[in-house]
Amino acid sequence: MTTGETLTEIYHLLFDRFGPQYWWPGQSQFEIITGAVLTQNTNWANVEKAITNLKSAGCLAPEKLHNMDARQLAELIRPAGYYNIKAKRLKNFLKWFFDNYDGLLTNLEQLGTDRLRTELLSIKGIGPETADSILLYAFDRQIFVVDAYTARVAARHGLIEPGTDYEQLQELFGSNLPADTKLFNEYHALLVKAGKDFCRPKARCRGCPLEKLPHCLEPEQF
DNA sequence: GACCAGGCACATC
DNA sequence: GATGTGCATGGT
Repeated sequence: MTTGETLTEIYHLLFDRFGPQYWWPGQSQFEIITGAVLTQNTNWANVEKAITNLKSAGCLAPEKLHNMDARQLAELIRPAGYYNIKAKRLKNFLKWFFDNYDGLLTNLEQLGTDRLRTELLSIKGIGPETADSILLYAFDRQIFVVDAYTARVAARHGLIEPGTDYEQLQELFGSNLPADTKLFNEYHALLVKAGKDFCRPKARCRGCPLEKLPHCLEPEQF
């Protein structure tokens, strides 16, 4: 089996079990961007509470957050955890957004994917996963999003060595799968779902749809 | 009460 | 260049 065939097999096993995940769970581009920062190392349920707070306060809009006091923003996003640092990170994004692009998403849409990615990564608080989530889910760009679950699943199935870095992992999926934004969208969401339900740290994978695949290694190694 | 969650920047060796 | 640490709430 080629790597591409294995990755495709994994996708189908996950999709057949879990079905479409309908990501990103946000109603607007800006909500997706905000959620991408808030969900850093954080359970999505907590992020939803923070987003609900922002909506209730009528603040889930670029100009509102840009003009808001950082302390006040921190208070609203408190349920998402790391609220001081995340308030700062959102402010960093907004400063870049307004200084360079007038706070208009249509201006970001004009940028090429590589350029947009590079610029997002230059913002303090936006790392590879956050940038790529924004690119794929807010801007519909053909970028495979890698996260801790992706690494864990890939490692347990012998697709990578433990310690493989973000770029290599992204290359693995990005260059061995059909170039299809919709597939990338669903695949990442399915990996998160499988990770949450089965492929947990120090846990066995009993009942996992990938259980029958070869090379499913002992979880304590990862 | 321990462990985990859809990371990232920064310090230190 | 690798490894360790702070950031913090809320569910299991």
